[in-house]
Amino acid sequence: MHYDTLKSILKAGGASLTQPRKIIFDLMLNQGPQSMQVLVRRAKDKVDRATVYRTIELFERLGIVRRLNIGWKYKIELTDAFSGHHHHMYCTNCGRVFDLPDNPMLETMIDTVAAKSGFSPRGHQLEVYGLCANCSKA
Amino acid sequence: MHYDTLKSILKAGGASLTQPRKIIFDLMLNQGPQSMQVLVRRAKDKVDRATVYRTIELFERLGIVRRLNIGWKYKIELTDAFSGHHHHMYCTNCGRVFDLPDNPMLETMIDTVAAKSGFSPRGHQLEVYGLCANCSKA
DNA sequence: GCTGAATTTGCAAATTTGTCGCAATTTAAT
DNA sequence: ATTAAATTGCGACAAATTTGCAAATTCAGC
Ligand SMILES: [Mn+2]
Ligand SMILES: [Mn+2]
Ligand SMILES: [Zn+2]
Ligand SMILES: [Zn+2]
Repeated sequence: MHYDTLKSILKAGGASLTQPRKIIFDLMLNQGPQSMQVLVRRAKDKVDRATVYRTIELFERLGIVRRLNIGWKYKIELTDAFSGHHHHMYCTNCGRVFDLPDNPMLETMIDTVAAKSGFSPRGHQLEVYGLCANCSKA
Repeated sequence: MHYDTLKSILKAGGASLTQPRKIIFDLMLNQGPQSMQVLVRRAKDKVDRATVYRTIELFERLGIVRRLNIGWKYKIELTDAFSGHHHHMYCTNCGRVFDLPDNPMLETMIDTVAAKSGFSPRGHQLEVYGLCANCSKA
């Protein structure tokens, strides 16, 4: 189970795998990007609002979760440690979010371009906007 | 002046170029990414808070403004129509945001990868995280 | 330039979102 | 089991965002 990975990341960050953290993690596993509002609402009655925020803040700091700039409010999903590295395609027509399969060529080029400006890239995030295959037809 | 472009975009969207909208636009021209909080604060005494939000919402819908997923809260800046197409590098150490010069090779590759999944790309957004040249040395 | 319909704004109130301190609980190590 | 440290839930709070609506602005047609 992913709890092992989760636990080791937490431990490495000097934090422990607690019940609320397990619950929040479960609420993200096998879910696409979701907004904080939704997450907080889904955690209601199980985990306190403040704890959800504190947990996501911790998760983000430890790289367990990442924020996406999709839709009007930001959304979150688990990082590459729990789902392979990928980017997103957001259909501006139907609003659905699709995963863009990883492309090694693209990855290296992004790093190269960043390095060209003297930057030491650690990671990146790419979102493509447009029409999904379905909406393109109409 | 950019007001012409602005006005035509607004007109095309069935909206008009009003005083408050001019003011808010001016507050973004030649500015890097800024948070809503900052924008609202800077607009204070000139444009009402509610109007700033309504305007930015409109601006985003019409593609005059775009949101960036940088820092803990999202930031906004004018779109390519008012500043050349570019991406961003965010230094996780000093928090500064740098513009990543446009790279045609990269641009086409992004479109290609997206198209490979049957998607019709209209635009995209890329943010690189890492250490800026300065912080890399230390 | 006026006029009127439609759009947009400011204002004030309400709601939602996010934060904070702290006592009670849970966790991890002995 | 005992204990110290970390974490949680619970208000209460502060900040951010939304909403309804009357007044003001915009703009097209005269
Ligand atoms: Mn995804
Ligand atoms: Mn920029
Ligand atoms: Zn679609
Ligand atoms: Zn730096």
